[in-house]
Amino acid sequence: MMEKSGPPLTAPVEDYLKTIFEIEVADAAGSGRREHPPAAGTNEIAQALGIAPASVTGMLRRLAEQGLISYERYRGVRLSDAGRRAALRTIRRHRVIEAYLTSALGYPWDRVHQEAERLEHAASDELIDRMAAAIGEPTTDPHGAPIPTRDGTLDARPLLALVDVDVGHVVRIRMVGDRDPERLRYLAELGVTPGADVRVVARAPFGGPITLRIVREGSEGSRVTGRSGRSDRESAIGPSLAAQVFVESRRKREA
Amino acid sequence: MMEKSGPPLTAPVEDYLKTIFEIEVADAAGSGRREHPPAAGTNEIAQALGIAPASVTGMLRRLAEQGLISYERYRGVRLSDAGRRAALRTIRRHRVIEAYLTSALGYPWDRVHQEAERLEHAASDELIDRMAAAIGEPTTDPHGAPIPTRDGTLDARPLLALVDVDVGHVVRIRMVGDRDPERLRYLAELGVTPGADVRVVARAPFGGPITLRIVREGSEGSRVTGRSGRSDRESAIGPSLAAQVFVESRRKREA
DNA sequence: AGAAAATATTAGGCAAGACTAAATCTTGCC
DNA sequence: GGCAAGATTTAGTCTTGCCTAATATTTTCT
Ligand SMILES: [Mn+2]
Ligand SMILES: [Mn+2]
Ligand SMILES: [Mn+2]
Ligand SMILES: [Mn+2]
Repeated sequence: MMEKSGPPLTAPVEDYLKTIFEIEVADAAGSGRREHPPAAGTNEIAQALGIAPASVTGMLRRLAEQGLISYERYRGVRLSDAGRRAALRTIRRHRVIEAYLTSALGYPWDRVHQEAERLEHAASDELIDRMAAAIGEPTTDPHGAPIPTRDGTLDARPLLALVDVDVGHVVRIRMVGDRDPERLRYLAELGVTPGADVRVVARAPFGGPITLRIVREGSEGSRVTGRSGRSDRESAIGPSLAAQVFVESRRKREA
Repeated sequence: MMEKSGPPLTAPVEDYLKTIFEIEVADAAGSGRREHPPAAGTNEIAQALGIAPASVTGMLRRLAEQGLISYERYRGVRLSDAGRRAALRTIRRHRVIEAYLTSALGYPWDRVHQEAERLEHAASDELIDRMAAAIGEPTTDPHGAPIPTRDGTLDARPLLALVDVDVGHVVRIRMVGDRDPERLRYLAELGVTPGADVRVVARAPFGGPITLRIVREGSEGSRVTGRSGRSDRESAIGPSLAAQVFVESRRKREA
């Protein structure tokens, strides 16, 4: 067996697989424990990629033909093993590139994502490995997302959305969504960056703001604003933003 | 006026423009001084890109519609100003990437070309500028080819093919063709790398070999083989190889 | 259950790029 | 000056990806 590669995947195909993988991961995390493995829907994929649902249907047929997904009309899709491998490979590239751009070239963390979105399809495996080696084999990207290993293992530690943390708890920021540059600049401004510890000081009801205090500065992003040592300030963020910030519980302590 | 960019060019379009530019340069150099500006032929382009001539015709029509070339059926093409600007931009990207990969990531000079061939279409201007800055704004790529400036100026110093150097002359290696990895490895092996000085010791008639002595080591490529201090060795190379090695005359001295 | 809403697919097009086979220009040469 | 060789273009297809409009299926809600 061991049918390695076949023809190289096109950039759109890699982006589809990556997107499907990310939807599967998000669904699995959302539904507590996974039921049957979650399936990604056509609309979900279309929205994530910014293209029309009808276009997705066409691509899904092709992906199924190539054995990268399993596809049942009207039922959504699931990555095959080959598809998952390909997705993880692209995700590794993306994240290594992001890490390299910030570490080695001084790129601000709010602009690496769009750059990586294109480079991930053009860089060879050798280049990715050299980049990773040059910056000390990082295990996460600048936004805290784990980098898959060369052989396709992804650290899937379960994280908690900041919006779900109870008042009084101190948590460590682990990961923030990297899609929106403005959001990233704002979070860096607040000091909400991977590695920082924050205490949830208050939480207003009915979708109101969450008040945080930075207990310890993070690493990434502080370079972005140049500011530091303002760790004693409180800030309030809305729940939709807090839903995109993922944390690790440090000590269970009831509110 | 000042109609800046328009829609971004596709990777194939960038490669066509680059190829046409390189053909025009080679033709101009070949014909001593330029007559009327030289025109690139369909077959030439097809061969350089490794695609069928019929496919080239179709693309040339599209490039002409976009104002990137002037095209008269059966008569060959010439870059427009817009086309030349685009070509130089791509060439700058290509060469900066090659230089960065060797300087910053330890890439061997025989493998940077293929990597740059893909990355040149995916890197942003900002990334190219950061790369160039990170390695000290190099003026040539690892193979000695001049890097166009940000504003599209290219150092067009006339070079001489090593095959045309008379016996007895000492010349400095300036540039070698970068397409063939094997050839590059072989040249590095011989010490024929940019910056090296070589004396043409002998030249056999009827397309026979050219005997060289390395008078002074070059910089690039010596790292490739790790070897050095063997500058006292003579080597003989064939005329077709010597036609791909370009040099600068150091002192005019009759043979 | 049955209709409305949400999801998803089909139908029909288009543009970019590439190919092969079959014309058609241009040129060099006798 | 004409003709064969070489260069180039045309004709006719394909595949990939994407779009809109129309249709079909599934889910949800009364
Ligand atoms: Mn991408
Ligand atoms: Mn990221
Ligand atoms: Mn290229
Ligand atoms: Mn080069």
